[in-house]
Amino acid sequence: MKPTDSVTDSKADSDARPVRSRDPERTKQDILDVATMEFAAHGLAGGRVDAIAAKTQTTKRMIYYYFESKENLYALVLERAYAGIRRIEEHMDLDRLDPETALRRLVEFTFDYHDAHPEFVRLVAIENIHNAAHVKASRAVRETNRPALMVVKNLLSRGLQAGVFKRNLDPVDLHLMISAMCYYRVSNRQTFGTIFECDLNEPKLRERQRRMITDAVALFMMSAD
Amino acid sequence: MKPTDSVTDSKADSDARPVRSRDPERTKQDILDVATMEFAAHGLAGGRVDAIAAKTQTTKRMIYYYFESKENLYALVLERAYAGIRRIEEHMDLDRLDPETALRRLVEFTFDYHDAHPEFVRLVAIENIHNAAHVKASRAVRETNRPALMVVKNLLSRGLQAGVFKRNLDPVDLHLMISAMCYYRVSNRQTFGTIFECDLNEPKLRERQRRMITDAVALFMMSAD
Amino acid sequence: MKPTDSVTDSKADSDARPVRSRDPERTKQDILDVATMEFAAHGLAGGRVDAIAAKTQTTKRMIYYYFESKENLYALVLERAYAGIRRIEEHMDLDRLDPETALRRLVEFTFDYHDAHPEFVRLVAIENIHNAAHVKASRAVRETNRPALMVVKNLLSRGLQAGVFKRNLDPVDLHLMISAMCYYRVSNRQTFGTIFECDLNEPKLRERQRRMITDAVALFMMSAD
Amino acid sequence: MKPTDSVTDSKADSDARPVRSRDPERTKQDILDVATMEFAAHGLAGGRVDAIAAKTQTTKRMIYYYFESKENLYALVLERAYAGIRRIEEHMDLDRLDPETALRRLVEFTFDYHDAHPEFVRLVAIENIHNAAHVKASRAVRETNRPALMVVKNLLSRGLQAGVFKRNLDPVDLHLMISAMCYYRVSNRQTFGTIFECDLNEPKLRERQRRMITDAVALFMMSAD
DNA sequence: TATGAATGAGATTTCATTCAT
DNA sequence: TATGAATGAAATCTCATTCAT
Repeated sequence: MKPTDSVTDSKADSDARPVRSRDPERTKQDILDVATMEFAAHGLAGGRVDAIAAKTQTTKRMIYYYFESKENLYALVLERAYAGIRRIEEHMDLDRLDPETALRRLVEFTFDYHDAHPEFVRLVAIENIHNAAHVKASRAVRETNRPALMVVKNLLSRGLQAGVFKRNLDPVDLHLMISAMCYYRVSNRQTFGTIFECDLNEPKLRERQRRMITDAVALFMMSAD
Repeated sequence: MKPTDSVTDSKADSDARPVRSRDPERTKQDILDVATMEFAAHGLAGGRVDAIAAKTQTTKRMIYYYFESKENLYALVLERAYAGIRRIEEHMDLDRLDPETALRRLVEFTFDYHDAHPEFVRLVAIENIHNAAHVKASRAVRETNRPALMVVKNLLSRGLQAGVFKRNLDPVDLHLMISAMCYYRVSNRQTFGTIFECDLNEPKLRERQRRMITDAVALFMMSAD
Repeated sequence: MKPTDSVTDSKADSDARPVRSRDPERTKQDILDVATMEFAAHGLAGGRVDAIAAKTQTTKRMIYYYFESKENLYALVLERAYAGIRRIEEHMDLDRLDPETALRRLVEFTFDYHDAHPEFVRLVAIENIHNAAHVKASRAVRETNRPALMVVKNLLSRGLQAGVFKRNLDPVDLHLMISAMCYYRVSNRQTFGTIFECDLNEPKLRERQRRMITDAVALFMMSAD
Repeated sequence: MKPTDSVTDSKADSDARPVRSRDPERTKQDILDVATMEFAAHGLAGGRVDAIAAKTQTTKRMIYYYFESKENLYALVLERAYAGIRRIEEHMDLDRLDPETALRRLVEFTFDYHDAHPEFVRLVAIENIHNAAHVKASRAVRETNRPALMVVKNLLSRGLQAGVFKRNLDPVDLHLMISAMCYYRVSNRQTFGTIFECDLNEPKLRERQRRMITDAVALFMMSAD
């Protein structure tokens, strides 16, 4: 029932924003950026191609021109998101630190990355709703992430050899333990915060939990069964 | 685009099954059961009222008759899902156990419940994608869950008083630690399993991780800073 | 899973209000009263049987029991509305007044009745949108109203014979002139008031226009061509 | 743009006429034309988007593409209808005529416009059923119509100054008097005609009433209290 | 390479009405 | 006579995608 002054005014879906960026690569990145936020915000089914187009410097038609389908765009968004965390992970240089410090550093990095990138957490959650169909289909995602386990594996064997770590865990288990706690805080921030009436974003709480998680993991690795 | 894992998609547009159950309560429960699976499988936006009707002994019209809107149906599905875990949680009788055993029991219960109820985990994940809008709107959900924190709180103070627990944690933190690990295994089973090429459902792995999580939590509580 | 409190709650259209009035005539009148307001407020297409049921002391089923269909209910509402104005019109006793006074009285009565019964005005407007289909089909409405013209006709011939009225108008024309001005003020109150930023309901304006209309009609009848 | 009383309803569900006019402006106007007749014929609630599509060279989908919602389409139809009468009103050039002639011209124009545009009359009637909600929301409608009062106001003061008009009426009252009689004949043609068994459309009656209304207004203005 | 206009298919929701007792 | 439960049919609206240039 909006006022609508003149008769011929109409929105006509979204489309219509000339621009002509003349820089295909920039345009693609622009679309991927916007799509990342849209899908992270509303999921794959809930994300709107129209909404992405509206927030982009291009038109809806261009999205199809460059990405062919909504689902393909989503798949690329997901790939980029996974690439982000690994790119940084690679530069942690844990090898130069003693095992305990390295482990603590790894936990802290994991914590900080999830905390700083809720959109990554949401995309992973969304992908799981879709039974990881796109991860399964994307060799890129799988190959990007595999090395992460190597980091843990190397750290583990270094710590065991040095006698600092007392548990011969499967790297998968250690990785899961660390990821779980760092991920959950962000993925379930809304329901957890609402139900237990707390703001998991609050700096004090954040620090307290960062410490707790780091301590818990370190303690676990360094105590015998 | 729907994942549709192993769904026996019979007919597309539903509406065609006279039946006349004449048992409103059964009909409602039937709809809620089916809707739980549909929303858990595809999310709120991705879930189809048509699909729910098709798998129900009623018609699409009845869904609106009883539940008024897709979103309201989803909200009730969510309420029921939350009610499920708490109803069982209430009967754990941790008070009759010594603090360490009680803590271990609590972790194991949490682990088992999440493991046995992946649809609950998915619904919570979905609700977080929606920024907990329906949890925020539902006094029922909030009130159903609040007691869960009491369980943890009581256990904590009992353990501290007995000198068994060495850390004066905020109940929120302990609850988060336990939930995180039990939840993540299920919520991220698909991406985690695909990327690291393992099946988190496999009984051996399941047991190993159940043990690890229980030990980690118990150890953490029973060691001093 | 027993019926959890909040889960089973639902509105289920409207229906459901026991009552059992045990006075069919009263129930019918109740329904007609409520239906009058509903149809006057929203039109025939826009009026909701559900809404009528909700505001009545009966259920939706009773409406069909007594009136058979929405359209039939509307037709009876219309008949009653027309009966209302004529019932009063009959008791004006214009014959006992001199022609000018009688004419002024007739205009004032017409003005007051429309002013006091906007729902009647709205129902007539609605019926015209439907091309008077129900008036055409209802002998009752036609017969109820025909006498109104007689009143005007008698008044006219009396005035002419007395030499007070100078125009030998067709009664239809005089009736139309009077009705038009009294009706329009009410029928178009909303658009007219909005566009010209005035409140046709305001007592001062009301009185001024009542006077103007009465004067204009009287003047017209009492001046020669 | 004839009233189109009995519509030759062709097909029910529309959607089936590829066409591809490739002239958006023409398409929009086409839709607005057809929608004008549909809403005038059946009201906002009674008007069917399907019916509009069926009579248009486009599909139902295009209506939503250009107009976003049924209600918005209705609002634009209403705007256009109001714009129509004012566009002509502006070109009457009453200023070049002496006050009496100008007043008679104004009444005659108003009479003729309503007579020629029953769909406009019906739309205004419908809008009043909706409590002028769309007029209130549309600045365009309000601004299109405001000048109409100026025409009356200027004429009034010119007539008074010249000593031709003897009554210092509020322009609103004069405007109402004229509009009322011209509008009612058309708005209530169906009920009035049915009840009093006359055809207000018949040329003779039409002329007689046109004359009567013009005379009555002129007489009223030119006689002293 | 680029794009404004268009659209098929199907989604949710509404509403008068009837069933079964 | 009376009624709670159910429903068919059709309405409005949405959305990813393609056409035509």
